[in-house]
Amino acid sequence: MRWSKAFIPTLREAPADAEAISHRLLVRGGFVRQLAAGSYTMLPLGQRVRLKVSEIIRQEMNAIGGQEMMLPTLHPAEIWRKSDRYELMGDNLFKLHDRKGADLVLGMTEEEIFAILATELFSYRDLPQIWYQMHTKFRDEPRPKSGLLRVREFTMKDSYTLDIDAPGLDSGFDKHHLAYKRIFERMGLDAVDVTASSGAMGGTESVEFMVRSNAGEDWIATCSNCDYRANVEKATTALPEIDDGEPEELERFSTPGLRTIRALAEAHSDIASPEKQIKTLVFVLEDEPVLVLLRGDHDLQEQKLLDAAGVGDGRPGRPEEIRELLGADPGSLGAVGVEGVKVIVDHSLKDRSNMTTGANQDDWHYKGVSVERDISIDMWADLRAVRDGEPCVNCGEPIELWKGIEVGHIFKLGTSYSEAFGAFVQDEAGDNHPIIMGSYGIGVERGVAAVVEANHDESGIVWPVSVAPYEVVITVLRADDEATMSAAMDLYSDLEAGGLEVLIDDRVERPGVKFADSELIGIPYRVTVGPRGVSDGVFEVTVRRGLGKTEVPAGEVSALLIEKIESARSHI
RNA sequence: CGGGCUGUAGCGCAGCUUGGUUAGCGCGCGACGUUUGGGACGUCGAGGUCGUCGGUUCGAAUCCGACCAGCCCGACCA
Repeated sequence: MRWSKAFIPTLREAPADAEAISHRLLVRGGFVRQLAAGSYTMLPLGQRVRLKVSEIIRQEMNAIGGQEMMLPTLHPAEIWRKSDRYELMGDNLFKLHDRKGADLVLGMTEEEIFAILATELFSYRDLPQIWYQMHTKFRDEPRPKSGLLRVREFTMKDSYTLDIDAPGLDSGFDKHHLAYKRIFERMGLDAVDVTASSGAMGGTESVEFMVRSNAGEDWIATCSNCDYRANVEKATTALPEIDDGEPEELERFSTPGLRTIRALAEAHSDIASPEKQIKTLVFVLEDEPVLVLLRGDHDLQEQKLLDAAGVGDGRPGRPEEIRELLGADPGSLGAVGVEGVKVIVDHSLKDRSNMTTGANQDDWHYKGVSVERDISIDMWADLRAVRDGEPCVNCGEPIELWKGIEVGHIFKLGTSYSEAFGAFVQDEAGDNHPIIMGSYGIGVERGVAAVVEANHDESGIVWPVSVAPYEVVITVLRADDEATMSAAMDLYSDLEAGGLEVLIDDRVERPGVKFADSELIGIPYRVTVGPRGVSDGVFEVTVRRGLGKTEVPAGEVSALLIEKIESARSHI
């Protein structure tokens, strides 16, 4: 491709509202343009990268036996009501009406439609199946942000495994796990697989693939020593045991004006240090108020609460709700003697005694609380948010918390969708079983952005060869000089004949502009062809990663680059 | 949805407090000339419903109101 004919609108300055590095570089490099919040055009360079990422995904999905399809994105709302996700997905689901007034939705993932297709499977002999598509998904994000990282319209590769039994599901899941590792590795991403919450997708088990980045929105806990790693929505740590001494009598005591853990701890340091207190939170889980109990010095991890309670939606109770429920204001709450309200308690309170907690009367607390003796507990659960540096549950070494971008997520779904849509198959004995599904997603454009987050320097993007929009750029320093241009075109022909993807910068521009642009758009290899080099018979080859330069005899350049790029391709 | 901020040329910004006639600057863009191994220089030029609607006023980019859009921080996801 001749740069002079290409649409590569590079910008010297990034738009003021672009913050994430990938956002700034993709806009400046002329890869994408924003149309509206969370809605992006892929310009020619961006589209080339996107297609390369898609192709890597496609190859790896096909390699595990995936069959590609394409499903509609416009769905009758009925289908989503049938799976109960019409309500569950809430405002994230784009909802619209057709001219007849019928309710429609734009798909945000497609478990429902694949389950409907699966009703055409009748026998265990038809299983397993791996089905996938790469298609546009719509999510009415409350807050699109960070360029391509969080948008309202994007391409997702979504695949689904269909099996007769749990071992089959495990096998399909494991295949995807490995395929995903290969996909991200080929894209040049160091993606860490972590155990995660399944959230609104439902199901039993899920693994996320996280790329370390400050632009990420998830916190991941990894052990500094062993291979323990988990999303903070799932992560646990080992806590030292606390010796509470002999259990004493439950006793109310006056605590005028003390409304916070800290204030109580300071006023009664002998009995109420934070780890000796019970923190009582009121949460409303799908309209049902519950009490959530944690150690005073611990914080709630909300997703853990939702998962433990098996609900999709929850919020902190409002002050008036809390007063009505318990008769006191936040700061004086407790679960001692509370009946008729579900009480969910964090594991860290197990076997604890001589604790302090609110008495459900303003300005009064209890001391001498033995958790199991004095509180009517409905459920024990892991509810607390882990903190950086706490001991790993496996080996005791400190864990590290870091931010990551979720580039892929795989779920063991189970049978809820097949049951909802009647996808049953018969086993050998002739008995009917709901098909067991797994669901597996990769956000294509987010993957592109993640590659940039992980591969850039001060000058711009540093694409891995596998996803680079072009593999080589020929920078012609004097495109208006006939001899120089002619030598450059000869090289261009040789490289193209060698099967490389080449961009030739034939613009009549100053050298500095061309160097800067080629670095900004991140082409892995650059050959500089100028009058000096042409007369000396030597071209300069620059490797984008590190910007190391070598002088290469003109006649050897094409062979050298073909060898380097073919080798890079075969390594992935 | 709660909190904060911003809308003036393709990009980055000034002008608004204290209303006044042709709305400015840098980059970018077009023409010509000189230049050409790291974002050149000169001359000339094109490009703006000042987010939208309404109000106040003799007069609004500027004051007031509503709305819209975008960004950032929090609760959600590939």
